[in-house]
Amino acid sequence: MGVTLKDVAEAAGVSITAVSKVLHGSGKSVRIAKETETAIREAAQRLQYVPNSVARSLRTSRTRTIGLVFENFGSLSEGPMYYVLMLDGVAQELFRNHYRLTILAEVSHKHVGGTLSDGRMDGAIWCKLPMEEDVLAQLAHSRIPVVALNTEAPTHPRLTYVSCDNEGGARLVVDHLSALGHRRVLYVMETGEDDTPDATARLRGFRRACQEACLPFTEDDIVFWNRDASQFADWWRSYPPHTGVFAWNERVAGAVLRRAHECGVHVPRDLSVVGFDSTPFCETTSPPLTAVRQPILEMAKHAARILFESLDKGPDEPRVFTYPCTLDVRGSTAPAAAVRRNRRKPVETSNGPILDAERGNP
Amino acid sequence: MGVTLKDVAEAAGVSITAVSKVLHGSGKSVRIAKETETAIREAAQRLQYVPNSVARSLRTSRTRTIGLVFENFGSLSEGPMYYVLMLDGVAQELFRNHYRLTILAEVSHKHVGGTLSDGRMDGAIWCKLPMEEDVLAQLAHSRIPVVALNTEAPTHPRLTYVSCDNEGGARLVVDHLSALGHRRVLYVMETGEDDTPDATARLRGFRRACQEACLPFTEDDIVFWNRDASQFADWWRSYPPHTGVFAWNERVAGAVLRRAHECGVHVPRDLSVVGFDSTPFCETTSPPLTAVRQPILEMAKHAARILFESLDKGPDEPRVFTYPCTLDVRGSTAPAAAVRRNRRKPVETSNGPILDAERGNP
DNA sequence: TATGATGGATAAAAGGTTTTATCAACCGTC
DNA sequence: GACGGTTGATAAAACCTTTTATCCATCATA
Repeated sequence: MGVTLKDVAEAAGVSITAVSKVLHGSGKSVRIAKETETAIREAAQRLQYVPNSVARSLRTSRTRTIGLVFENFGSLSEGPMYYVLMLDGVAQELFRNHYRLTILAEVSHKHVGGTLSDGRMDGAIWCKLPMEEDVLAQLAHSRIPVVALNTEAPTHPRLTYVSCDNEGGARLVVDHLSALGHRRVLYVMETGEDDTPDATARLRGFRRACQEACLPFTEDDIVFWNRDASQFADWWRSYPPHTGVFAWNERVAGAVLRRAHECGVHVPRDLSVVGFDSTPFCETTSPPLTAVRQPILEMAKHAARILFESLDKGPDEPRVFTYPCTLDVRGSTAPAAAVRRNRRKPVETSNGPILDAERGNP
Repeated sequence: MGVTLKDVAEAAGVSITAVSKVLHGSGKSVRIAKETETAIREAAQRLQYVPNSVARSLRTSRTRTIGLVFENFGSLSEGPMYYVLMLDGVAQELFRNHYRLTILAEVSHKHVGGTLSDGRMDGAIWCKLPMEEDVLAQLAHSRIPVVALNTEAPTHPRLTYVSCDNEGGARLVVDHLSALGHRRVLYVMETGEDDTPDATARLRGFRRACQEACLPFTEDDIVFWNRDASQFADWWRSYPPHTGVFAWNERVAGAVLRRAHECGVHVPRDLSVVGFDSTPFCETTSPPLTAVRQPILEMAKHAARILFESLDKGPDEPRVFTYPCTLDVRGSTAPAAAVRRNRRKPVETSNGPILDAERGNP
């Protein structure tokens, strides 16, 4: 169907080799006269020749394509925003270097090796690497280089990791809140995520920092967020006087803000809220959300660059890059005032000045 | 480097043909005995054979890959959320059918034909198709099927479109607001987007619906959103008494909400706000945003399905699918009350009950 | 004993490109 | 006149798979 080198060669009255040389360079022992070259170019132009990159890839075993592996892409638009940011960062860097991006989702753990080594990609970036031992082994011996993005690094396998210092990030939160005078902080976790390496690192950091700052923190201060609207009200009514909340991710933090608002609990006057993952989303809440920033865009780009290097100069020693987190202080945190202690008021009906949003009646 | 059919064939002591037949079926005149088959399977297993899909694609000229073209992917994480939703919908449908997805960004308009026809993809979905005549011509004669997603359809070119009824969507907004008693509505546009077919369709719908509902609407009621914090305050101070705002997209709507909040303007008591594109984002604002919903996830999936059909049964007649919009009424709209007329109060310092979020002091 | 069907397997072409090795011709030099 | 260097160009292999055409037995039927 398509126009091939052969067609162009015939049209120009030369060999395939000549056309290949003129149009795509390389081939050191092949020399072409100026006139022949222009004739070839003219013919290619006239026939609208488009090189078949599949054939080229077969020959060169290079596709100039990088695969991005998402453990659960299914919910890209519903998940926390940093999934989008990772994709964004990786894509930006790839495109800048004229690489193509293909997305792999729900890669079977049994056939990881196969999927990655079928020749379609030159390398892969794996977001949120799973922990299964055999998967890691497959990856470590994969025929293409693989970089783990945004996964706390296990120590043993021979892979390169780009992640952030989750433990340090959690510490920032404690430091910030305790500097503002908060003593009791609720840690809001998400079901199903609590055994990922990232989550455990954050919780670990939080625990230790509390200990060092002499803040009381027990198992009871960890709650699991369900999507139930009443949860916040229940908690607010029945819990000891926490004045701070640390939400393990941005989406949960947003939910806390909204529920607080609906219950007439004023943030940050009555309650300070901090989230993990300072994303554009945090700018859109009201009040804007104080949150731990992992430089995710930078990390994603870095992961891509590591791959480029591996592909250019052969595989490097596996390394672990850990980016420090910072804290973006916004409007959702404020000093703990003594006045907050007398906060046991009815919460069933919002007595705040803002209407219950769901009802929307004046 | 990799293990090939040839290696397996040698290991099993049979021909390449036999291995190919056993491992990948097809080839009608090839028959294999049970014992031979098991021997082959065993050898393949032992050698960890992974079929080279590039070679296969070259032979079959099928890649089982669909390209998704984004005009400006550069800002995926900053742009309105429906870009993510489109990606999500397309991806879901592709993966469900075991297609691969590759993302193309900033495709050169000069070489559209080439990029799409280099054999890497079986088909493409183009989000926000540009209007240039020559680009459309190239696409219409492309060697692979192309579907335009979320682009108001020009009438002439021979392409298949999946889009929504932008004009009708805008009408819904007018109907809703006028039913609530609003008379003056501000249309908030975004610079640089105002000459896209979608934008003009929305504005057209809005204009006509106002006319039919006998609402006054002039050119002065169209403002362009800049990212300046003072814009809302300026507008609120100097404009005639609008009681409604229609923001051309979700992100702008969110910004309006925030600015209103900061200026102590209460939504929906003082002002009703409606956005275009009802996305998960609209659930997270406070109050939650009333917005026009285009069934974007459904549309994206449909676009993918159209491609599948083209690929299976040969090209179809080009068609135009237009999805109706609906209105998701949330908390940001409320009846226009007479009390609002006396609203000329100072706005420089927020006198609302909520603290200025940026300062965050109690 | 032909004839024909069937089961089991293979050779070889095709798909489009890259790249090495080879070749022909020409010019200049010793 | 033999040799060497340079320019211009090509043939052909290799990359790995799919698929058709072909082949050889074997066995049943007429």
